[in-house]
Amino acid sequence: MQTSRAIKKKDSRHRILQAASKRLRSEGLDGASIAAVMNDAGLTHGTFNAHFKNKDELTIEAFKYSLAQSQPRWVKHEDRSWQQRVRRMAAAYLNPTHRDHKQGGCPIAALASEVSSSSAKGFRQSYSDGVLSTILDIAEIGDRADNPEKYDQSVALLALWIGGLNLSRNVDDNIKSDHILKVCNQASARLIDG
Amino acid sequence: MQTSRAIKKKDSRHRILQAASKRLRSEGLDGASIAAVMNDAGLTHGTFNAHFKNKDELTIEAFKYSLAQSQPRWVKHEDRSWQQRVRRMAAAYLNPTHRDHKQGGCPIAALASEVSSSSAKGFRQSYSDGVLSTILDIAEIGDRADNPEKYDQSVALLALWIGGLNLSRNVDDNIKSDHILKVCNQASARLIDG
DNA sequence: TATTTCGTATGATGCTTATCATGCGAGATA
DNA sequence: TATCTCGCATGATAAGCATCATACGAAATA
Repeated sequence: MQTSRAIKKKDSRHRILQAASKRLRSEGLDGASIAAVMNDAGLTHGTFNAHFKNKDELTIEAFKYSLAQSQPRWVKHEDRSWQQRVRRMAAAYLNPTHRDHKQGGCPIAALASEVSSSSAKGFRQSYSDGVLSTILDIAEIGDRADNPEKYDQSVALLALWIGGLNLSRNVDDNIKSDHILKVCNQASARLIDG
Repeated sequence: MQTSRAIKKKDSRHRILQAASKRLRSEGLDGASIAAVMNDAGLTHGTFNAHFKNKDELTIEAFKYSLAQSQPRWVKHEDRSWQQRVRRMAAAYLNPTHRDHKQGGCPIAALASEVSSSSAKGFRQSYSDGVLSTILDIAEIGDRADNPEKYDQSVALLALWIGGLNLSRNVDDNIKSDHILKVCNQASARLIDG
């Protein structure tokens, strides 16, 4: 049985995680300050430590939360050939909408260059786990040994997608930015078809 | 004519830029604090504003500096076929040494996911310029119109390289990290040969 | 109804940050 | 040699940060 207090606390924790996962992606590891996140969640800053041990713990939880939330938007599971399926995933990922909504998008891309300099040790581990499981999800296998060729293709695809999405986000010219997405889509198709 | 004072100041500025470019790449936009950079340069923090207007200006200058410094290490200009040349560039970029020396490596990769959330407006512009000129350098052309096909191939290659390098930096397993580099190298070759 | 529990607010702490004001002392100039 | 210039050090300031101590008040419990 849940007391109304326990429900309230769970709800608060959920709002904190949601706010943190947005700020984490849109403003990066240092941008997501506790005061800002708590304010987004409709609480005051001092209450933070009642919900999370410290900021590192929040970062890890918010990353996992955002990965679980965003992956279903582009990791499709359809009854088509693997080639066709992955082509559709590339289109969903390398997309102007995804590019323009960093705060709701893929956290692997959003934090790609910040992880290695993070002081939060547990976060590096969580990110690494997220990358490896995402590769397996793209390949639709449980382990590399199940299909090394697909695994390797999936690695290259994820690299291309993350790089392409970030490049398109950082180019100050809409036409050129759109073009980057288009070209990376085509390159994905070429990698898939071999 | 240069007075010894002017020489001293230029030398100090140079040391500040060098220290800043290293910290910028290894610790990111927020990690490169003025106090730390000035200390690396052998100066005290208060003198900073005598050399740069503010931190944004330093960030922009340090980015340009690091791009000019690191590009020659992997943008090769050789008397071979474009395919062979680019294959060698991929090998120089997607490389364990490059992966393990972020502070001296490519700043485009090192800051890939931080640019879009940067508050320094001029920095976004400099980064964007750096990306576009790097694409042209890879293609060995002066403008996309000179060879649209090579330009597009270069876009995809740069995306793959940046994504692959960052993935390999963030995976907590040396064997898997090395494997990512190898696979992206092979994917580069496939993109080049068409 | 009386007492305890606990989710949250308020406010304080100490640390780090960027920026700026002042003064010194070695080099430049006359 | 006497004066001036200016690169740098010292130190202050205010803002932002994570973390923690205390207190309130509503829900839970007896």
